[in-house]
Amino acid sequence: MQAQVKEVRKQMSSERNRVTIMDVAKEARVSVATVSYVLNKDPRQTIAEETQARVREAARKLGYQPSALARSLRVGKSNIVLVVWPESVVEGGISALIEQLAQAVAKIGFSLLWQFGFSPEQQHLAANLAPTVVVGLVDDTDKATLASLQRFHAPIITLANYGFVRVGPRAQVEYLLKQGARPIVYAAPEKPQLQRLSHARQEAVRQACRDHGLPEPRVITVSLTREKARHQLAELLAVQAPPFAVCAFNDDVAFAALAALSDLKIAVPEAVSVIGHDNTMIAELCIPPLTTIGLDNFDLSERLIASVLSVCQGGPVLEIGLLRPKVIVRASA
Amino acid sequence: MQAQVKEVRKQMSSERNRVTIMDVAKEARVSVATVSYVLNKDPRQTIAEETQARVREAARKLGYQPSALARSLRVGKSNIVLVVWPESVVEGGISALIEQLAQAVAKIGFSLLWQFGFSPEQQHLAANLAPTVVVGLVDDTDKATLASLQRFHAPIITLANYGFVRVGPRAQVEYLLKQGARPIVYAAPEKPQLQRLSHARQEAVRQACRDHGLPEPRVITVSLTREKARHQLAELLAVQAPPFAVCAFNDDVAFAALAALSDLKIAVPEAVSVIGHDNTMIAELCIPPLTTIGLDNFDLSERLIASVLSVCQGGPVLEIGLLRPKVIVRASA
DNA sequence: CTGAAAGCGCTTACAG
DNA sequence: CTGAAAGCGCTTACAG
Repeated sequence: MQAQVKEVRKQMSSERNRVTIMDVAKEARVSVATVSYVLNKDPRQTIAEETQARVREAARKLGYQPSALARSLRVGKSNIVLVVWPESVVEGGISALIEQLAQAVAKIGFSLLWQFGFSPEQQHLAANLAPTVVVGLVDDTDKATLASLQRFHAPIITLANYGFVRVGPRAQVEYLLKQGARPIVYAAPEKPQLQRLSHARQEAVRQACRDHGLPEPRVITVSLTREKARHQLAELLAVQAPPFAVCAFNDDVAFAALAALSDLKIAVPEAVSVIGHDNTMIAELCIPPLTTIGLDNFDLSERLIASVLSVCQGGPVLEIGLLRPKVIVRASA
Repeated sequence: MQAQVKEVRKQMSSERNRVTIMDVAKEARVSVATVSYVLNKDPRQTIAEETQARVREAARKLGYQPSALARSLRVGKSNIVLVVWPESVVEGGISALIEQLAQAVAKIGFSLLWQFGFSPEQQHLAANLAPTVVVGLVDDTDKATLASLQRFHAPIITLANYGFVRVGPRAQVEYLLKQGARPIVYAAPEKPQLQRLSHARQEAVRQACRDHGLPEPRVITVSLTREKARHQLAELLAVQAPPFAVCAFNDDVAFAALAALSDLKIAVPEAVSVIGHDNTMIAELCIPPLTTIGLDNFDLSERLIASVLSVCQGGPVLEIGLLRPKVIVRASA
């Protein structure tokens, strides 16, 4: 009777007819345990070749797909790699990382869960999926997020302690200095989500200036819109006579500055030099080509991925190592 | 004895001390059912105010976080929105969509799972997480993926049937035609992952040319590297004398073409006109500013999100509606 | 070599 | 108004 009701319900909601391990067991005329053993290739069991074949055939025939949910619940963790990206804005170097990480993780049978943004309410959602490892794309300066990450019941890989924010801006300043001691202007982005990171880089620029006996850098915001950027640069030029150097938050901001300076007929780098950060595709293609900082993103991705794979396979969290900034010299500075 | 072993194991692996609903029940001195009822605000139950307070206090005190895994297993589906992005390359318009979707979905307590790439082996992984809805960022031309998507036991939202690939290229050709009947060259990207989409757009360009009685368009590949792009454009110029028009796969490719033409001292748009596709930030900032196609990406995101929210809350899949391409006229064509 | 059974942490009809 | 119990689909010690 009970069973009958259930049968009826099954037929009503068409999606309910999921093939379970029990169906396979019944079809292959073995126990569910045996099915689990052969499908998972449990090395501690020795199952007759003939039985194995029968199980596999049944699974294939029924189109059996094990439930990741049930498996994870039983085992205590899921085959999920959770990536937390609090800035919640996909820009610059992150794009390449996304692609590479996705491929690597899929190869070992794990799923990639991205958490963009990290408000308190969002934090526990993904955490409750019991990820095997969480990758926090977070640097030293975001203490709050770093602290939250500690609450996950999983190994954590972060970008802290590798000089992620500090090392690039310093390289910008030192290159600029080497080219001649112009006043330095830090160009910040407009996007609200980037402000925290920008402030950290700005602080690093300020510190580098101080270390080299340079005056306090002026700070402006440069929008990624041509007209706005032009106004912003024009305002700057009203209070800061060339020659000076623009030290940009990233290549996008530098690109906007370049466009504005072109509109204002200011010669780059003769009157104003511009240096970017990230060495994205834009840097090479803009006019004039942009001098910028490459953070060895490829290396970073590789090491990050190596660490993720290590943890997924039961190993330790690997050290990323200090990031080595490289100045990519082109025409703009 | 059994229990003792378990206790020991608990202490050994520090992560094991997860607070469960049973702990909360014990602390609040009620049954687990009651805990579930008050924490989920089950409207069919009327629990004494005083009991509720006790339960909530216990949950707070113990830092209880319900297991999404167990909940999903029991209920039959998880609070996961799965986004399948087979091209596996984050470019152009997708970035904004990522951010907006993430915020909207988090707001209703769901998690966003991204699946970049969609090889057969990758397909079932995420599917087994029993997502509530799967968003396939897939257009009409990718029949294979579209078919695979049907196998998910969940409502599916795709980009098929909205003219996603067809409508943009046609607008490019028609604008170019309006500016004067120059020969048209289709500029394809180099990235392997973009080839399928590029072929679809190329085909749409060809079809549009045919419909308007224009000759078959020539096709070249343009790399996102300055030197390569220069060589590629130089080769083109050897066989195709200006004036002609470059109809680019997207703004990135157009940007590279612009850089190459600048190096080759070819006047844009006098000798060669260039039109992009996507209206990304680059278009407005390059030199000369790029004429391009805006696909109303914001609208698209909004409608996609509305549809996702609808399904998550038990409603139907919403129609996205035909995409309206807009020509954003700037200086390059 | 194979199977019966416990249990992962929840939700929800059902009984009281 | 509250609780005991079944069951979601697995894995894995344990017994045979």
